[in-house]
Amino acid sequence: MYKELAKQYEPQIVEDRTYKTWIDGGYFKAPCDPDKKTYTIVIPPPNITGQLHMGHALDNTLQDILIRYKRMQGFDTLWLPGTDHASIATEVKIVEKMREEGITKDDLGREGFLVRAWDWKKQYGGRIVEQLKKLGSSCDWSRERFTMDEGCNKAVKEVFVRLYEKGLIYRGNRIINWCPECRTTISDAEVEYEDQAGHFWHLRYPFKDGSGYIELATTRPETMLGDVAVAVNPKDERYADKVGKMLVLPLIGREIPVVADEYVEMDFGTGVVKITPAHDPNDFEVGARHDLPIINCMTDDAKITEDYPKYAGMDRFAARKAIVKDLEEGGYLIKTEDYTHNVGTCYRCHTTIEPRVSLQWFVSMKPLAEPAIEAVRDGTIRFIPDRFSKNYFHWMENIRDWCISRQLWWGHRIPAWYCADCGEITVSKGTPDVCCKCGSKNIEQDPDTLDTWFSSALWPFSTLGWPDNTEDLRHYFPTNTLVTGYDIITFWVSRMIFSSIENMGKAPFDTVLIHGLVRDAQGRKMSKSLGNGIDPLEIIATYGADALRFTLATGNSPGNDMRFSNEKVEASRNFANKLWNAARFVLMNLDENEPAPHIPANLALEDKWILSIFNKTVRDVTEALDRFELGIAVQKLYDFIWDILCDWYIELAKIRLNADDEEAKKTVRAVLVYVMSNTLKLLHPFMPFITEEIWLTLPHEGETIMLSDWCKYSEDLNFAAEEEQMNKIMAAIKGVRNRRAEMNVAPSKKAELFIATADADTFAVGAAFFKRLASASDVQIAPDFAIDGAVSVVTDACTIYIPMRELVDFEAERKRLNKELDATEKQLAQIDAKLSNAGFLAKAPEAVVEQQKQNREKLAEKAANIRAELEKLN
RNA sequence: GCGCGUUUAGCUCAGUUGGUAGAGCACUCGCUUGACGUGCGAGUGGUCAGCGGUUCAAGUCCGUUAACGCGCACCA
Repeated sequence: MYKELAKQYEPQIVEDRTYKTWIDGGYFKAPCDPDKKTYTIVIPPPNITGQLHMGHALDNTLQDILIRYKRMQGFDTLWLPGTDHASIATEVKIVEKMREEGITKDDLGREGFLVRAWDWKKQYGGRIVEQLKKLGSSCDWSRERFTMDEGCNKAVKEVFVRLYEKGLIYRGNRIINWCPECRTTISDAEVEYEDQAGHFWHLRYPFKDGSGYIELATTRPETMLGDVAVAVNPKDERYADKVGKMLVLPLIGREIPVVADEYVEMDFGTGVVKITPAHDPNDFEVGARHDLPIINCMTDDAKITEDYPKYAGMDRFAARKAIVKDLEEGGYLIKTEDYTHNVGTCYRCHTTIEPRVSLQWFVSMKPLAEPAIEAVRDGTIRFIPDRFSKNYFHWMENIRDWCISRQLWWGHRIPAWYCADCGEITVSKGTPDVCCKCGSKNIEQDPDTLDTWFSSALWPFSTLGWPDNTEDLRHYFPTNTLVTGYDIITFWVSRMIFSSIENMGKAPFDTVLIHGLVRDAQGRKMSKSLGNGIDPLEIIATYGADALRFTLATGNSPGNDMRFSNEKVEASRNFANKLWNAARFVLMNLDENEPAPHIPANLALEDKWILSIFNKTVRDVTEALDRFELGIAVQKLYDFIWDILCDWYIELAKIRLNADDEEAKKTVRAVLVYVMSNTLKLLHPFMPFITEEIWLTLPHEGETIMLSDWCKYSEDLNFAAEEEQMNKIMAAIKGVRNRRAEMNVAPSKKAELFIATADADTFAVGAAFFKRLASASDVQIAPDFAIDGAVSVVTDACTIYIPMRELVDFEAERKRLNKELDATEKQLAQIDAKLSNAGFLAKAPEAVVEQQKQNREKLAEKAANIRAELEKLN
């Protein structure tokens, strides 16, 4: 006896249990079978500090859909999971927690801090992994990795040493982006620019010789402490005679020259720029060109240094106020304008970045970027949608060297040792005992760590075992699809591409599937500060993981943002419930020894019809998935399940199920089982839990739907004639329902139907359908009827009379028919215009012309039928 | 400044290589229909942002304008 299902689907009691059976069954584990074609995805590793948010939910839903689809198609499928150590984010969190306990990093020291950090990782690092499981993610957890595990560390050191030896990693004194809050460098990619209201202070710098002054303007007066020159454009005649003269820096008294440099725009401000090489990237370059000194006036937490006693220890913004006040009092301030300018901020803490000159490690990007650009240009790697390749090119073609050293403790420590005796740098994979040049034992490792993204950049191969030549690496690399949001193309995707080409000689993946942001119902970005974030785990608890996944997949087109609302999840939940109840219907009709899914003999018209449509759905869904149009795929399934299967086929199936013909019952049960169980397969990647639950309850072969075979399109199931026949019947049924609804006739009030048609065979087969679906008490079919006082329904295939004398308003009938005739003739005229257009006949594809001709036939039939009917009414 | 995206029903969005505009939600009317009221049936609602072009044919391709949004680069 088949299991009685609850009236409503309850995800809460199904999901955890089902996930456990998948884990216990080892179904997620990639077999590493050398004879099979592989399909590999590496997860964008979430930060260990993170909690699952909607962005993760979307990203991982898309990956799981692809992975489950490919797994069912028979690929040796690996979805490799893991987490990112997220150096800044994690260190900031740990330091915050320490602050609450009144401890500083210095109190603990490096070793002590790292012990704490690893403890923290142990405690919280697994949290997001557990949350991914709630979503149904079919990752191979046996291969789970961490960007700072031993293997990743080995890969990081290997790459660092290789690039250093090739001269592609170097150490240099350059101007970098400094975050005074995080007290570390950050890369160009990590700077976020935002418009800020500020001021434009016009200052006068007097000439040393007393010959007046030069006027300039600045948005950052506090940096004047580090001014070493004033620059004008060499073509600027206004200042031609001033170039080379000396100025006296106000408040400080330092003597600085006027230099000429192309960098200065003549028509901006006064055409004069003060030059502060230590605190501005452009000034740094000007300074280098003119051999100017670099005077740093700030500490690493952006306070004025001891060199300027009056301002020493003041924060840069306090110093700004004080200096402006002093300039004003000294008569150096000409005027102050309001001014909005773009200020660089730290992407983590949004503190204003302080450009700063310091000794850091860099990756030389130009040589690495070139082949990485080429890989996308020649199609080795494809972005979906394609437009993101433009962003990628733009970024890569204008790339500057990548600052990779961070003044943090949580991360991969830079494998470089400095010799206190000879100053040589020893870069080594192992831990060296002596200086590589002089042999001195007096060496010390660089205290800095590497940018988090340095290790993430190696993720597609470090996770497979590189630099060791492992079986996994040989088998699963290169990976196939990378799924991620457009916001980290520059941070991560581009760096994986060049790292992989450089170290593996191959692109890391062939396709980058880009998705957008999940926004709130009003279209705002979900953020902590707005408090408008929706917790995916709460959605899962309320509506189920399948409903969440379905919502995220539905209407999601690559690269576009989407809005999330509870209404949408409710619609998805309702869909799950609809499916559940369709399954209940199938199950309650099954025989005790129901055979496994198969296509029975003696198919009825409606059986062939649904098999034909199902077959097309298989094709459409498969093609959509292959094109990464997951939103379209899921829409096709929704329509098939709700409209075709539930609204029509199940209703039609009831006719035979409620009758006494045992053979017919057997057939319809088999079709139901076949269509239901195969539809579940198509839906499984999107809604894994409910499909498994139902599939296992139905007759099935195999232990899990996860490992069942994906459906294939079959020409044998293409029943075009039956589809056409069903279309005629369905149009007639809809017409009758429509008429009855217009007349407010209750479904319980049955009426006899007289179907006048030249196609008696078709309607004879469908006669029972009208009883079931169009409230017919009986159906008569003949070429023509002369019914007195009936309502009529006209289609292109028939005219149906509903004898409802008491309800008929002949005047209204005439009006309605005339209206319908007008509409039909209008359509007819449109088609005729086309068909009489020589250009159309000559140039349109034959199939299109044929289609139009067929449509014309149908419309003409319908018009004729309406005219005949009007004739009768007169 | 350069580049990109969006603009389709009241709302949120789909719309495959051009071939008679779709869904969900909302709304209106009707329904204890032996799977499901998280449901069933029927319906209202659209000069596909504007203009121009290519084409036999444009929501779809090209150009242009506008509004909104995003990215990159910035003039101190």
